[in-house]
Parts: sequence; structure tokens; C-alpha cells
Amino acid sequence: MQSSAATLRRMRSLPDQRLIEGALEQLALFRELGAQRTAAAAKQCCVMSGRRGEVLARRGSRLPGIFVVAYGIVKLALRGQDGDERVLRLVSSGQGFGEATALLGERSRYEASALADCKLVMVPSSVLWKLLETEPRFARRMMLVLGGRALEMMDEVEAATLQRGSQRLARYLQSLGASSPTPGAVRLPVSKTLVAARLGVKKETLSRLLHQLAAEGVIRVERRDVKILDAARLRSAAGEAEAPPAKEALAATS
Amino acid sequence: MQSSAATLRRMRSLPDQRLIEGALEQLALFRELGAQRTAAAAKQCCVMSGRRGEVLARRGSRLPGIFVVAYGIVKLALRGQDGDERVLRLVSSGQGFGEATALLGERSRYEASALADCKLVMVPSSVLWKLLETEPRFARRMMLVLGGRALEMMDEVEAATLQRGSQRLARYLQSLGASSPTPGAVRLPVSKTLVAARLGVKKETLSRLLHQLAAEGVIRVERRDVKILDAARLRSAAGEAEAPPAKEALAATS
DNA sequence: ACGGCCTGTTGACGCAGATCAAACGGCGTT
DNA sequence: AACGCCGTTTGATCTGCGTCAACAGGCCGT
Repeated sequence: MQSSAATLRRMRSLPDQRLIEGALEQLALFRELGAQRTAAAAKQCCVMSGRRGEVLARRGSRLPGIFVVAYGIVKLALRGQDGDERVLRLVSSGQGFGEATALLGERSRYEASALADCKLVMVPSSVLWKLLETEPRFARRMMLVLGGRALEMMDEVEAATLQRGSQRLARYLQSLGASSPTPGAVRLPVSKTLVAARLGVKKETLSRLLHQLAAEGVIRVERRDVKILDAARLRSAAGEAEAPPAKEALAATS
Repeated sequence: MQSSAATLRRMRSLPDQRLIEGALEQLALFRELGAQRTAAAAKQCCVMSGRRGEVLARRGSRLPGIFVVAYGIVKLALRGQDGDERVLRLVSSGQGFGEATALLGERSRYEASALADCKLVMVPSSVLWKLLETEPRFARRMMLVLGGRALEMMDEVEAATLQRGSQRLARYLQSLGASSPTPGAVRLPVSKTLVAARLGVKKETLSRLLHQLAAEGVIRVERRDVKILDAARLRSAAGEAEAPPAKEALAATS
């Protein structure tokens, strides 16, 4: 799978206009922008397609804008010098990535690669800046997206530094259950190896952790399907939540 | 910090309005806003004072706006259920925190506490939203701040998940040297215990890591002062592989 | 069917860093 | 000078997880 020949140069702006508009309309960022302006912006975007396994953007590269997944799945991952990787996020259709680096003009922190054949829409930074200037609602959305990313990453830091693998796994299963049509029966969205990379452990460790939870009767695992047999104990394995809000009060003058 | 002793006294004696304006003017967020509008915004802010050691905001609380440190130092830290903490950022005067949670209306992810007696300026979310609506430059600044936070946190995730303690320490020392008037002679901004928490290791481990670097002749440590004796080896300790216990030297030219 | 090939499992072992415990040093207080 | 407090150091030990290695099952294309 030596896909090094594939870079982001394979772009075309063709009658993909439809595809681009569709992708942008799905994106939270563009939600409040009218169909008019969305279509106008779409004219300045371009499409890139990637094959399964292909590297779409390398770490350290400067990306010309943000990317929206029209279809397929893209993996955003950090990689260490010995080749092992830590998955940051799996981006599926209707979601985007690269906002922070595009706006700050910084180099990409992660590597983006296609987990399945996909098409991406690239919205050039210049288009973004134009919209941000002229459309306060778009700017508002952008701030929500950026703030959300910051909080997500903060959660990742917390998970990585002061939770152990079993805890991260438990929370991950909980979150899958929460966003599942049938809580209690979840399906891993990707291979266990990738789930492990997402959780910041090796695949061997994930295997053992799953086995352990299964042995305790908390879950039952069959290939990619996980049945949650004891939600209460899964919750306690996740570390349990904290107390309700507490309006901290402090000496406030003026 | 030494130099702030003088300004500290000066600011204390000023009426709050002056303090607030001074703090906002230092803040990157307000840099492009005119003195006029800054002063107007300042009228709607309030001042909080905190004593050394005091908890200013608890994890999980909803904060009414963003906070700007007028003087003093504030520690933002995550804490695990067994009491150990991971420092996310040290906020000193002229810097702010809480942007993401304020704009998203989310609960605070971290705990903020005063490392020294301090005064904070709170800018209510309503004021922020007003400025974001009416002042495109302010909105632009806010996006840069939020994007910067997201990238910082991404770097933290990378450091935490695929670097080891010695590497994080080396990079930390490098970054201190880079922002020091005298690169090669740096001073730890806080106690070693806190530096350890910042780096995501225990204080005992930090002690050993420092000792090890010193034994290798890379640095010399005297209380909070660290002399960098061999910048090249520090760089290699921060980068690819460890130099002294040479196992494999994969020559990688950047 | 056959072999490659990728994913997942399992066991033995090693290591970075946590934990526990004790002692030390600087420094302000009495 | 004696005291206590705090941050730091050092040694001994423990452990979660990575590493290495072997192997089993599923899926593919020739």
C-alpha cells in the first residue's frame, strides 16, 4: 500500500458542482448560509478523490483550505517516529477538517488518509476569509466549530493523561451506545486495530481489555458487534461522573 | 515576574475601571479594537480577586464569560479521580482563558486556581457576542485564538500519547530557552512539582529525568535555574532517538 | 482449492513510569 | 537555635502496557 505517489494535486473543478454543493450543505459550518451564497462559494471549491489507503495530506504540509468529506471516511492521525499512530478523529461524510490550520496558516499537525474510497471538497482559505468578513453568521459558526475542536482536544488530553486504557475503552463504548439507534448493541465503526489507535493503546492491549470486560460479564463481543450486558458496571468502569454544577462564587466587585 | 512587583503595586491602587482597561489592552483578543470600544466593553466587565492557592473555577462549572489575568498567575489543570492533576496551561498577566467554553456555553473542562494572589477581569459572554457581531476584527482575533487553542491541545495530545517523558522534558526546556532572553540559561517558571504536572509525569520522575540529563552533561540544574550545556544533544533528545543509549541511529535529515 | 494477506488473539517478557517510603534541604516563624 | 513546612531527592518495588513472537480465522484473487 505504497500510495506515496498520491498527493492532493489530483483536483478537478468540473460539473461536480452538485457534489460540492451537497457536501457544503451538509456541513455544520454552512448551515446558516443561504443556498445562494453556498452555491457561490461552491464555485470556488474543488474536488479531490482518494482511494482506500491513500494518504490525502501529510503531517507538516500546508493545506490550501478546509476539507469536507462528500463521501467515504477519512482518518486523521498523529504518527510517532517509530511508525505507530494515534487516531485523532474519523471524519465521515458531511464533516470537515483542517479549519484551525487553514485559518492560522499553520502546517498540518496530523496526517489525513482515506479509510475508504472517498471524495473531498476543498474550500480555499481565501473563500473562507471572504465569508467570515461578509457573513457574521458564518463567522459565528466557525467560532463554534473551532471552539468545539479545542474542547474535544482537551477531552483527549484528559483521557490520554489521567485515564487508563480500560477507562477509555469503557467511555468509548458508552459513547457508541449513546449515538446508536439501539443502545446496548453497538457496532465498532472501524477495525479493532483502528479503535485501538483511537484509544491510544496497541491492538494487543485492546484485545485483552475487551476480553476482560467480556469475562466480567459486562459486554459480549462478536466480531465488530458489542453487546452491552451490564450498563451500570460499564458506567463504573468508565470512572463515573461528578457532582452537578456548582456556581463558584468569588469576591466580585463592579 | 520580578518586574511585575512594581506594576503590581501600581495597578492595585488604580480604580477598577483602569485595571480592567489595562488588562484588556494587553490581551491579544482586544488588540485591534480601538481604545474607545475597549473602554466601553470594560464598563461591563467585573473584577475578581483570588488569593494564592484559591480555586477560581471548578471543573464542571458554567462560567459567565472569559477571564483575563490582570496580574498574578493562574493554573489551568485537569484532575483525576485520585487527586493527581495535569496542568494544561499557566496563564499570566495579559493572557486569558475560557474562550471556548464561554462561546459554546459548555461547562469548564479544567479547574482554574491561583498560583499567586491575582486579579482577574471577567468579560461576560454577552459582551463578547456583541463585539463579535459588530466588530469583524474582533471576530477574526477570536477565531485565531480559538484555532490556536485547538492546535495547542492537539500538540498536547501528540506529546502525551506518542512521546515519552524525557522527550517532553527536552522539548519543554527547548521552548523555555527559545523564549528566554538568554537562551542557554533558563529558569523554570514554577516549582518542579508543577513542571512535572505540566509535562504529565510525577515529580519523582521529573527529578530522575533531570538528573539523567545532568549526568549526561546536557544540562546543569541548580534549584530553578537550568543551564543548557549541550543544545545539540538536547535537540536530539527532543527529536528522533535518544543519543547516549544509542541503539539505532536512523539518520533523518530534515 | 490453494496460497498470500490482513486482522485478531494469546503468551512470555521487558520497560517506562507510578507508587511507597524515607530523608534531605531551604526558608520563614517562633 | 530549634521548629515546622514545603519542595525535592533517592531508593525499592510494583504494574500497565508495549514489544516480540507465534498462530488462528476470514477474505481475496490467480
